[in-house]
Parts: sequence; structure tokens; C-alpha cells
Amino acid sequence: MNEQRSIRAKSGANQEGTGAHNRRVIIDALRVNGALSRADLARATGLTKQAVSNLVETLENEGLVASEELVRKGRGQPSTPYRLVAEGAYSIGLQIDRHVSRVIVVDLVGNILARATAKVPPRSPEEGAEVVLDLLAGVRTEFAAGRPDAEARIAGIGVAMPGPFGVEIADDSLWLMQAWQSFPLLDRLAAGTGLAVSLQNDAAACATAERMLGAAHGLDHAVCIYIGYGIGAGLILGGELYSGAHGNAGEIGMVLFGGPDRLTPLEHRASIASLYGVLGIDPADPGQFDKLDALVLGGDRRVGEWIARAAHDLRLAVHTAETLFDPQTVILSSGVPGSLMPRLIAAIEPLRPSLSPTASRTIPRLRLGMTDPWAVAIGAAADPIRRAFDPSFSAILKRQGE
Amino acid sequence: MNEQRSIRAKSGANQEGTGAHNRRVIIDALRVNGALSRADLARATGLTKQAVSNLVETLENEGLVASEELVRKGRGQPSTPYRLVAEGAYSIGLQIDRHVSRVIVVDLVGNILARATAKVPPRSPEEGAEVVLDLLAGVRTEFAAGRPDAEARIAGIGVAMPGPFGVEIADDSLWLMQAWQSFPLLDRLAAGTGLAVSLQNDAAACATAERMLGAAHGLDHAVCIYIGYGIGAGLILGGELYSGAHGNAGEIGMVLFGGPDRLTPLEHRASIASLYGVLGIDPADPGQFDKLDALVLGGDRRVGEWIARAAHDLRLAVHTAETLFDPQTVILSSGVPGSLMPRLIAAIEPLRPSLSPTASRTIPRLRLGMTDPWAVAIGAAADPIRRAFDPSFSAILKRQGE
DNA sequence: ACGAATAAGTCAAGCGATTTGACTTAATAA
DNA sequence: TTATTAAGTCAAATCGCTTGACTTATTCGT
Repeated sequence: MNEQRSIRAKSGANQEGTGAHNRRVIIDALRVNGALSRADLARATGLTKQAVSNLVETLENEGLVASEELVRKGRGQPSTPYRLVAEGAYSIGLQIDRHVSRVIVVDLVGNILARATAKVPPRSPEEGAEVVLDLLAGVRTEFAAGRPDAEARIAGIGVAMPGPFGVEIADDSLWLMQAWQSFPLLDRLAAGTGLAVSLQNDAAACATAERMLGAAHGLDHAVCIYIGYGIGAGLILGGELYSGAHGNAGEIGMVLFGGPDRLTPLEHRASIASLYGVLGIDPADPGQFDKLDALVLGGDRRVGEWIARAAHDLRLAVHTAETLFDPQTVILSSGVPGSLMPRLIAAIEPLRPSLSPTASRTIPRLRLGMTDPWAVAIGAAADPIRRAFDPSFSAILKRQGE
Repeated sequence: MNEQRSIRAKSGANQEGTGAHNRRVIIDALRVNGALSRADLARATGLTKQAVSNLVETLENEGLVASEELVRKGRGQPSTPYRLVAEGAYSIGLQIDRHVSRVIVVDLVGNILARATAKVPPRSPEEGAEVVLDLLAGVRTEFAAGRPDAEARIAGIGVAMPGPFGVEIADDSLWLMQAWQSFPLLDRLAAGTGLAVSLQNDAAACATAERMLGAAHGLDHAVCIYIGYGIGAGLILGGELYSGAHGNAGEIGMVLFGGPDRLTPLEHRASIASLYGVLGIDPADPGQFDKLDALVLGGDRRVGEWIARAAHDLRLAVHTAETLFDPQTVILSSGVPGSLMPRLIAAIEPLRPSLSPTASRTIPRLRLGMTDPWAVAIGAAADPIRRAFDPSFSAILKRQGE
């Protein structure tokens, strides 16, 4: 090898890549717009009718799209709309959280087909991997029952864990799940399941879910602030999930905010961990959400105070995110169901003035996204589908993942 | 037309696009690595020897690359390195600042070939456009003298102005150059020069310059904080300049920082405008930099206090940028020459702990970039070259600019 | 000194995917 | 009833990368 000095260069492209890209563009267009005819697709993508026709035929043979009824909409031959076939692909999501693991199976359009949970021993990843593999195996057999050929259509396993990843010096006040992070979980899962495994942090997973099914559907520039036990932001920049040079972009929970009195990480005042600390709720308690919602609905004073403090910092966080990323919208999502998040978002308003144009704006600056304990698991499951079917720069190049 | 509901889709790709992309990849590799042989290029890009050979032959015929002397480096046939030809393309940069306009001509590798300045009447864009067009015409004739065929090789005019753009409600404390912004300057310049004209804000221009020639050379993830009369950040994310949904990403000068006492936009405490306010220097004074440097070198107390305040806020700004963008490095650039910036950067250190890995790090977390009144103009000139010759997702697609 | 090994680069045919332009089909509008 | 409009197909052309064999030039080992 001639590698005295290592040569850095971007990857070239070839026809195979353009074909793959165009297939993804077709799928993306159907996902965003619903059913479209080949002529519509040709106009929307800039490809020729013939190219689209070939692509659609291939996709139909692969079972990824199917035709609907003829549509007569004026002069000319009626058009045949095509839509995505939900059963065209499946994906497994695995969320490893501090106190619980969740596994979920979704199809190409995001329908949930199976799910299961397990408690994970927090300090033993070896044992935890066994638990998780059992959980996966159970859900897979449940899923496979009555779906003879579905196994081959599983795009992979998406794993979501709290970030940040690869951090050497830990702040003791943050629970970094370091034992999990040093454990080669992905290899173990890949070996144990025979499927491709990918990893993202929980905020990125939530953003992936919001983009596939939620408030960021069809948007190319969005910041998704995820409030879980910790806080992070999933970044959709230029139509792609952005994860930074080391995979830790968007760790807004570590950013210092605060008012006149003090300067603290966002996470210290606006995370569910901080709320649970105030209320004395055990995050391992299965009934935590019911207890919390009772307190919220009961007008508990401590909840009100937490909301006020959290909203203050989040207002700054939204301002910072808007100013730095200039997104189409900011989405606030959470794993906490019920009435907490609507009250929190109401307390954040009114937002600080923003730079972005207001007159031409059709999307609200701040929107409530999913408030569902399964949001991250859904996003984890969406990740393999995104990787396999969404248009992206790297997917068009010869060597992937650059 | 069948446009009842507008259909959104990403653009398809074709062979023409892959060819264009591969040409850009070759040029980029030569820019980042210096001279490379065809075999080196083939290995680095993942393309075949034959594909690279054809591309290099085309580029050589177009006058963009040229061969160097044979290199014997071991067994096997000696290789022929190719390098970029400086005279292969030219570009014009125009910086419109609050008190001065600068025009500069650079070549493909960033050599400065001509430059000129003019005072711009700040409140009259019509008159200002005339001044700028005269300036451009003068520099163009100076540049064309002795370069017979160079005119046809001008990639375009890059314009840099202070942002943000398209803002409706202005904060009176910020000088937004609104009169300039509502004026159709780009059209006027395009009509008056017959060249393609593009626009970016001054921080983005500075980042473009740092990436082509400076501290971000060859990096794909960098945040470039530009301290000029105002403050902004140019973002290089995933190998491309990121400008957000409305072109205003990176406006870090508007972000609220501050310590226990108060919360103010970064710009209020760390911009040159704030320093000049303290020192009573007139930003329209041609001798401003000499006066400032004398005060800095003379140990002026007010300068020391400003540095302390600015460094405090900038330390927070760097922390925020590192946490949200997870870049390879943060670069601090300025239009102010002399000893101010080295002292400021020294005052910012030590940085707050970061999430990014420290063991594997080869690039410093914070680096001093250009400190040159011409930095933004150079970046403005680099923009047309970037658009024409750098690999990017949009350049591979059929319809550009999405 | 000489042959083997190694590597750069070329040649010519092949191939994959889009494009082109003509054509067919089917509906509405006049 | 006919012209017009639009969807979709057919077959050939084209573009750019790939493949595999080949040539050339240099160093290494004996």
C-alpha cells in the first residue's frame, strides 16, 4: 500500500448511485405527498416520464409501491396513482433507557405492529444484552406469526440510547450510562440477530420519528427538542439528520442557560429528571406517568414552579436554536404523556422575537410533537427505514457513510 | 398545468450529475491534498483508474489541472502528479460593509490578483450601486490587463454583507443596513456586469475563506465565529456551508449570553462595535486599526476590560457552539488586524469542558483564523469558486439549489 | 546483470441508467 | 364528431463508469 501520507477525498459517484438515489426520491415523494401518478412523479422530481416509469415498475416488483384506482381529473388519459406499500419493509426499534428497554416493530409507513418492554439491570450491560436479545427474539416471533415472508424484509435494528457518546470525562451529575457505552452492544446485537444495527441518541431518534410521522413530516430544516429524563435536540438540517463530527450534535441539555440569578445546564432545570427530583417520583415506577399527571391536573404548586423555571430556560433554548439553526420550525417532544407538555409549551409562549420572516411563515415557530413514552422507540425503528429509503448525499456516493 | 396541490419532492439525478460531481471531487481532492497522481485519485475517491483518467484528461483540456514532474516512489511505473492550475478560474469578491466597500479578484487557488476599496454612502443604495459598479469595472480592467483570455474564466461575483437578511422587525440597536437589503442589488450587479452574482452574510463569507485557504482547510465540520463590526458564525456542516431555511443560520451575535448580572446579545459585549464604543474610535476612520492597535499594545485599561467581558461571553458562545454543532474545531476570525485577536483568544482559554473526545483529537478545539480587514472580501470571492467547483449534494442533482 | 514483482496508466468492449422522440391510449371540451 | 390534452409505452440513442486485458517503467532479489 502507498499510504505514507493518508489522502483525504470525498467519494465519487456512478450510475448505480444515481439509480439508488432516484428510487429513494420516488419513495420520499410518495411518503410526503401520498399517492402520485408517474407523470406527477416525473414533474416533481425532474426526471423523465420514462425514467420514472422504469423506477416505479422496479419498485412495484419489489413490493414497495402499488397502484391505486384510476383517477380521472380532466382531459387526457386517466392517471394511475401509486402509493407506498406498508408491508414493503419492516424495521425494529430498540430503546435502551435508564430504567426500561422497549422494542417495537414498525412497517414502511410507520404502523406499529408489535411491541414489548423489559426492565434492564442498569449496571450490567452483559446481562442487559441477554435481556434485550430475549426481548428482540420474542417480539420477532410474535411479529413473524402470520407473516411468512416478512423476515426478509426487515431493514434492520435501530437502537436509541441517551447520549452523549464517546465522552471521556463525565460530569457526575449526569447519568451517562457509561457501562453501556463501553460495551460493544451493537456488535453483540448484530451477531445475536443477524440484522444490521445502527445507533443514535434518543433526541435524534425522536427527531427521526417526528420527521417520518409527526410534526416535522416533509420538513427539511427542523430542530426537535426532546424532553426525557435528560434533554437533547435532534437536528434536521438540509433534509438530513445531522449528528456532527463525533455524533454528539444537538446536546442542548448541556448548554448553559439561566437568568439573572445563575447559569446552569438546561437539563438541570427543564428535564423530567429535575421534575421527578422535585416531586419525589421514582423514574423506575411503572405508574410514574399516572402519578405525575394527577399532580399536574391537581394543580400541584411544585409542578407549577417547575413549569415556570423550565419554560424560562426553554424559551432561551428555543431562541438560541432558532438563531443558530434558522429552522422552519422548532418541535418540542417528550416521553411524558398527558397534560404536562401542553402546559409547558403554553408557558413557553410568547417566544422571543426571531430573525426568521414572519409574513411568509406558514408553519408555527414552536410546535408540540409527540408526547408518548414510545416516541423514542418509534424513532429508533424509523432509523433503519430512513437509512434504507430516504434520499441523502451519502446514499448517492460509491462509499457510503462519509 | 396540474398544480391544484403543489407536489413537493427532492430532485432526481442522472449521469450528467455524476460526471459533474466526480469532476468536483477530483478538484477538491487536489485542493485538499496538493498534487496527486491519477492512481492516488482513484484510490482516494473510490472511482476506477479509467474513470479518473478520463476526468483528469478533461480537466487538463479545460486548463483546470496540469501535470507535474514524474515521481519515482518505489517499485512500479513512476506516477504523474496533477495539481490545480491557479489560472484555471477567477472570481470576484465584493464586500459591502457599513462604511467601506471592498472588491477583490482571486484565482482558483486563492491568490489575490487585484483589489480596491471605496467609501459607500450608507443610506443610498442606488448611488452605492453606481459606486460599486464603477469599482468593479475598474478592478476588472486592471485584472484583465495582460490576461487576454481570463475574462471568460471568471466564475462570478460573490457578495458579502452583514446579515441577517429578510428580517422584517428590526432591533434598532442593530444596524441592519435595511435600505441595502430592500434594494435589488444582486439583479443590478448582474445586469451591470454580465456575471453570476451570489450573496452571503459576512460570517459565512469568512467561513468560506477559512475553508478554502485558512484554518478550516479540508475540514468538514467547523464553526467559524467572525468578529467584525457585528458578530456572526459561518457554519460548515457535513462538508458544506449551512445557511438554514431562510439564509440566516449562525447569527450567534443575536444569541443571549451573559453571566449572573445580565443577559445580553453576544454582539453587545463582544463586537468591534462595542469596543469602538468604549474607546471612542470612529469606524469610518481609515486609521482605526492603527489607533486601536496602539491602545492594545499600550495596555489601555478600557481595552483590557473589554477583552475580559468579551472573552467571558465568547467562552460561553464557544461552549454553546461546540455543544450544539459538535464540530471538529471552532475558529475565531476577525476583520481587525494586529494584536487584539491573539489577546482575546488567550483570554478565552481555558475553554469549558467539552463533550467531544479529547484523546483522539488532533485539531485544537479553538483556533485563531484570519485577522485581516480583507478576510470577508476574500471569502466573498471564494463563494463563486465554491459553487462552481466544490462537491455538494445539490450539484449532483438535476435541479440545482434545493 | 537479469528476471520477477509491482505499480501507473491505456485500450476497447461492456453495461447500467437516463434521455429522446415517436407512438398509443383514453379522456374531456367544443 | 372531432380536436385537444395528458398518461404512459416502445425502442433506439447516449452518456459515463466499469471491466479485464495489456503496455510501460521502475525496483527488488538473486
